[in-house]
Amino acid sequence: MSEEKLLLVDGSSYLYRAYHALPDLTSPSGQPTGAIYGVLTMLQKLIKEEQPDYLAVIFDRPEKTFRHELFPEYKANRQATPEDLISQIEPLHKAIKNLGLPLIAQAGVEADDIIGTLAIAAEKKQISVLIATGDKDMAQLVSNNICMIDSMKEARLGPSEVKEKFGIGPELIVDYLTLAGDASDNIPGVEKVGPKTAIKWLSEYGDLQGIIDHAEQVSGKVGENLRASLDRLDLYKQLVTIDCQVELEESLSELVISEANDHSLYQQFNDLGLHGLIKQFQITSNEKATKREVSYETVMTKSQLDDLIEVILSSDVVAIDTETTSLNYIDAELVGISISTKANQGFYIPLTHNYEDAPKQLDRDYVLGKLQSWLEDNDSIKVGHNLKYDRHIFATYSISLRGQIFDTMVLSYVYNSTATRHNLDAVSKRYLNISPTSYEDVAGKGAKQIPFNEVKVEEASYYAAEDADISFQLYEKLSPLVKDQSELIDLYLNIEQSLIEVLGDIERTGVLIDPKLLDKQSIEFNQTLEEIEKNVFLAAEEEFNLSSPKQLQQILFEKLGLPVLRKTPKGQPSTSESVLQELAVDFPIVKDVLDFRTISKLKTTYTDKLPKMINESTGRVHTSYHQAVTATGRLSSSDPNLQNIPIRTKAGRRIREAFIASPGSQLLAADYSQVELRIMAHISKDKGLLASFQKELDIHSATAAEIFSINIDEVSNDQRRSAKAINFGLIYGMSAFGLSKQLNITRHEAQDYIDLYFTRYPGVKNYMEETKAKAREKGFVETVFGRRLYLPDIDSSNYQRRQYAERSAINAPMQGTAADLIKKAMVKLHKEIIKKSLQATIIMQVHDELVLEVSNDDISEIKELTEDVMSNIARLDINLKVDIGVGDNWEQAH
DNA sequence: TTCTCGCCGTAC
DNA sequence: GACGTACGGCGAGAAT
Repeated sequence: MSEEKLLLVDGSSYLYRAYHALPDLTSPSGQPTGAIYGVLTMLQKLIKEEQPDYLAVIFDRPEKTFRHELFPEYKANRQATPEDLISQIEPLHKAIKNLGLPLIAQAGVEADDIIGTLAIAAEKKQISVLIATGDKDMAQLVSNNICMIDSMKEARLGPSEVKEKFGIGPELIVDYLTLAGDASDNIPGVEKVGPKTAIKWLSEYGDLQGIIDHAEQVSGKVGENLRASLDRLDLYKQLVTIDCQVELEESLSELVISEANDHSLYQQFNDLGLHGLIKQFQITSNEKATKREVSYETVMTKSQLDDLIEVILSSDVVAIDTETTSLNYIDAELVGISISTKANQGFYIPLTHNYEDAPKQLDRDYVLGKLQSWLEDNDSIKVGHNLKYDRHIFATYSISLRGQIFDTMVLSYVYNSTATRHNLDAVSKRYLNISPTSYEDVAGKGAKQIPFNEVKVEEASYYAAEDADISFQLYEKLSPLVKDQSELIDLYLNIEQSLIEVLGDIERTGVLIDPKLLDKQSIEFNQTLEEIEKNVFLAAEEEFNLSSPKQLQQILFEKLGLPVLRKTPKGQPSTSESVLQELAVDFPIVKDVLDFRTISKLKTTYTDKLPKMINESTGRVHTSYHQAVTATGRLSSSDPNLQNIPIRTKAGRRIREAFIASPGSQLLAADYSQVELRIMAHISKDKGLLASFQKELDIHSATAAEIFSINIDEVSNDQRRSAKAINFGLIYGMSAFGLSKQLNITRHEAQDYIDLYFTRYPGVKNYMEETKAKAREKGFVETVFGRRLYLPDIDSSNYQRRQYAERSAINAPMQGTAADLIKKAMVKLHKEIIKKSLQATIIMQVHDELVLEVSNDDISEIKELTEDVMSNIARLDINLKVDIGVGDNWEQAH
């Protein structure tokens, strides 16, 4: 047989299957899309798995065929195709064509006959054929070179499988159908003869002709029926036989996959709201959009500025963007302002461009003065991309950016957090198919990069006006998408929009850090590191870089011959913490390596780094909180990351002693106790779990008491530890494998624990199943407050990816709800502090913890307020318990 | 010299 | 066969 392979996909069969199997997805404009999504997903999977050389996707056309002429009742029993299926056919065809897949739909010819004709033609050319269909009638085509595959059942049928499945070989399928009939096509066959009788007769008399020849010998009522049908059997046979001789417009050699039209696909999937497919098919819309007609104006004179202000004041929605000298929001100085009030239009007001022969620009303070009342106006709608940054810039000039803030970065995030990035470039490509001029294009990159104020005004003008313009267009595109989903717009308006301001204030306030203390710790760490290094080098009989996993691996496993316990994904012997822990028992040198790692991490990442992050002008550390990064709704923090400051080890906690309050103030730390487990109790409504929280029991002990069937006061440390591992594992969608690793027990024992847990907490088990089912059904899971996480991989054919998606489905609603809660609390607390004119500011958020810097005078009031706001931020089926501490430093406040 | 990737480790 | 979400330092090799 030839190496070549032809894949024939029965598109109509797939379409019906997908239509019935998949949920009623609809695009933002109301177009049903479930079947489109389903067919395309199945197609992709099939092509990926089969890698065919030739391919065709074949569809029926509604026209009558020769079979209707032969037999007026043919398919007469078929119900009318549902409207919401019909409406998906055209877009599906378009998408298939755009994917570069040959599509055949010929008037007056049924898909079956096209498939048969192509299959036989290919077989003659020694090409092996695979027919993807759910239609069992196709089995008649199967031969040594023609196989069938049913995508849903993943079963591949060759001649022997057909025999096994139907009890007869492919050559008898036609005879079989003739006798038994085909209900779906309204072909009656012999009355009272079904699969059983047909096969019995066929095995008795060899084939249809044999049966006809021996019709007289068949006894009973069925025998009578057979004899009565004899004159119609020929017709039935003609009807059920696939015609392999139809005239086709396409020749086999044309049936190759051609290049996809990414641009068009992108547009289409986008309009259909099938963002999962964009990712799935890895569609990049990086084609430069056709040159847009834009009108950008550079504002150089006072009268131009006055005109612009009139435009601004008469517009309902105004997009704004600032250009500055630095990404650091504290140090950045304003270079120019851009404005857009209409798609493809924009203005740039250059202010402080500074290079040889730079044109004279309007005075910065003059312009700011003119714009101030609008910028600070509470009612106007202001659009921008990452306005938190622009807010900082205006704050530098004592202007408070206010109003109805529609941040297109945050809108994009609320609409679909799964999309990897939400920067202007990515979002513009995704939703507008516009590739904006990049910052590098105007300012250069790497060593050659110049600050923006040295960029020529003309170049800067286009770049800057374009950013405002694109942000404006993004608002026009994204806000309807978000507003269409009431839960999403609520989420935006009630949580994220207000949070922009709160985060800005937190960042701007910054955190006071004691550099002397950290320097001292660095010196101490350094001494210890040197000592350890000396020891290890002695044992290894050579010097090497202890921080290099590669060199370490060479020394430990090659030179010293230690056993390799585990390998990294790339096949290298792992030197990870857990491996070294195990080795340390027998090899003391490994203990030194572990100590080195720990201390080295603390030194380089924290005690060395944090002092360098102190801003010179404010004397404090200003992190950046990112509102549009994580898939689940959490914030993230960087430069520096203040959300992973050590706490677990004693040495690590000392770093927190360097987080201090300014004189006359103290730090207050308030954290939600067991918030994710509480949310699990709320969502799952598990009676046992709810009761434990109701009684405010130690949750890990309570869990231990349940699974070991003992009283809570009899729980040993070890049992509590096990229960704790289970509780944490549950939140993360743990497997028995993971738990066994964690607790150092066998997988079997771990499975026993998990089973026991689910018996005691059936509601939790139920939740896990339901959330996975929901993810499969809807394609996303959501938090209590409607934040969504899309999980396209939930149906992946790849086991690992699917498992991963299932774990996310379990984890995301809990992690995400926790994130929603603390965000709401931050907004409320921030507001209350201002309203009550208290001397306190939020300075950090660490997922379930808020840290405030509070004047000594207001401590008791703030303590009470914080507790009240955080624990009462939402009414759930459990109480939200808040632990609060106060101290001179972060460590003490815990 | 700068960038990217793999590995590892910190937090919740 | 790694239990969810992040950020970031380091080494090593590639790109410049």
